[in-house]
Amino acid sequence: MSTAKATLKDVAERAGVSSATISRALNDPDKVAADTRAKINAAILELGYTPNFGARVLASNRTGTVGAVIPTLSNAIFASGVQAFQEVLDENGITLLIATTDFDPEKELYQVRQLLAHGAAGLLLVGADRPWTTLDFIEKHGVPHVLGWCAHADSDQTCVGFDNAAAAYDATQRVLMQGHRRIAMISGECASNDRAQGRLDGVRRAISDHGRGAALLSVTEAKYLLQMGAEAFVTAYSTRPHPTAIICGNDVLAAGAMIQAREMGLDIPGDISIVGFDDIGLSRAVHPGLTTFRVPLSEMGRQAAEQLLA
Amino acid sequence: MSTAKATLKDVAERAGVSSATISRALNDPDKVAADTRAKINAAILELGYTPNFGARVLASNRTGTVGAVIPTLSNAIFASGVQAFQEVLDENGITLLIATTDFDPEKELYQVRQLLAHGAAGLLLVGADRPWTTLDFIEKHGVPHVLGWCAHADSDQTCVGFDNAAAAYDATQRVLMQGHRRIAMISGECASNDRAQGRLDGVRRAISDHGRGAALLSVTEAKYLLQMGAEAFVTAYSTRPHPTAIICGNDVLAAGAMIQAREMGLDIPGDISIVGFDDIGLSRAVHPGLTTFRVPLSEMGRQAAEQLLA
DNA sequence: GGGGCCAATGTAAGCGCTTACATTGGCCCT
DNA sequence: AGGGCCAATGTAAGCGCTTACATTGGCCCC
Repeated sequence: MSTAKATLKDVAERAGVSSATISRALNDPDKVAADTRAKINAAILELGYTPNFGARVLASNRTGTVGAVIPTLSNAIFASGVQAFQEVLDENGITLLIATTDFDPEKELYQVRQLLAHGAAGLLLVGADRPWTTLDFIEKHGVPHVLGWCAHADSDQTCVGFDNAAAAYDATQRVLMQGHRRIAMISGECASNDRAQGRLDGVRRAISDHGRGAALLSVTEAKYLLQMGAEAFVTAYSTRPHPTAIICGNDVLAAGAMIQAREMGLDIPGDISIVGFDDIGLSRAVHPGLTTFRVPLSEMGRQAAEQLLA
Repeated sequence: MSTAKATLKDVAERAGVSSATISRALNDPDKVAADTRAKINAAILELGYTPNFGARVLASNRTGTVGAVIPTLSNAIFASGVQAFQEVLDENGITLLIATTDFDPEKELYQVRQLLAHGAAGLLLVGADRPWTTLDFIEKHGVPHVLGWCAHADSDQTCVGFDNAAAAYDATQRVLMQGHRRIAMISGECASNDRAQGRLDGVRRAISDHGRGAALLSVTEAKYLLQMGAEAFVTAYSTRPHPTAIICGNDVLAAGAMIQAREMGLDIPGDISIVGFDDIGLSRAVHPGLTTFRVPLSEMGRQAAEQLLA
């Protein structure tokens, strides 16, 4: 191990060519004769040379990174999407920067700044619901971006994902078709979360479209935590007469609700049906009473990356 | 929006000071008089100036990024740890680069290269089991690294996590104490996965230490997929006499096994007990027959980041 | 055989920032 | 009043790479 890190110039001397040729051999091998390339590779190996990232970025104005700003990785609905996203980027030699917001719009702007300051050449954001300042900032930087986990037709922005409202509408129709009329919903927090809002809207609309005595008895908002799902269940179930079905805005709330239902000695789905969204892909393992709606996350991450690469 | 991006020099002219002062105002505000700072901030705002990442890295030789190379984000055991890791980095103004390996050691080396080439000033890796070439490469670069999701005392490397073998040992003891004697294990794939190997070892040791007729009837390795867990269950259960308890190396396998057990009309835990590790934190939602052992992931991610910052 | 062409390589000018070192001028002390 | 000191700012030398442009020389063709 030499004292100082080897530079392009060192390699150039060692290989007996100019630094430009080395650079070309690295970035566009076809432009260099095969035997020169061999000499260069040998020299690189002997010197343990690694190109200097900063210099490369400065000179070429390309970082080869894109960023993703998501609420949290602890939630599989985001983690799985990001995973697929990363895979596609990787296939294209691009590296992923990640930052999380914990659902805070202000923090999102902060993280967007961070990532752009770190040279992200593109951005993946979650949902379409954010202060205009954030998008303004991104556009001022001329950085392409795609919005994942959502589907908006009414905007010129690139969205990938699915329509939460439509999915919830369908889910609710199925519940109604099973004969349920007294329905309650445990929703994720809708403020700054257009996915949760969309699902709630879908449920509402399906029930009012159906008519015939169908009623949404209550809507309880809860944070994305098992414990909160359990607490929300108590509230949601407490109306008289009881609901016969409880639709949960996401998997975690559904799981929490189920735990609580059992704790209260209720039979699922005898006394109460619990419906969730299969955000995390493990719902099949949960008590079979749970009806869920699967969500195409990898597909989405994949598409997001492809959009961004274009 | 001007045609070309503003540079330090532009800001300097606008504010009527030298570029060095601007740089100082940005990186070390205390070194600049308050009123100059005000002028500078105004100029920056008017020009919409953002420092050039490459130039900054080149000149200062600091990127402000660290990297994490993990098998996959789709698995909550990794995603949650990375989440905590990212949070701590973020508090310290550091940005996270992520790359995934899909459990392939060669791909890990490739990703390590990628991240170092992208200026990662530190690395988080998973487990202690890898070709020496990878570590050699990292050390040659003088980049600090920590190994997460493991606990090795027999090495000079920084490890954070917990002792899988010990946890599995304890878990198995509990199973034995419940009276089970005929035990089977569904393990994750042990090749290049010291976590799975550790858990298997722990189970083995606990059973042989116990004696008194306790036996490990079979060990079935399976990929980290629900479906594989289900298939493995068929094999694991097929011995005569049947096992009374099946210990699963992770949550997903346990969930798959449970699905299959129900499919086969078996009662849990009447006919068969299924034991898992609570990698993903949702196990409580699964049928209460599942015994699990919780794993401190955030704690681990947190520690990993703190180690790396030091 | 000479001119033209093209592939391979060299030359050198930046890219925009950080920072060691130099300079300035105000203030305090004797 | 002169000297010394220090905070605030300026000067300018790189950091290591990419790339437009210049140069070279071999080969082919008429």
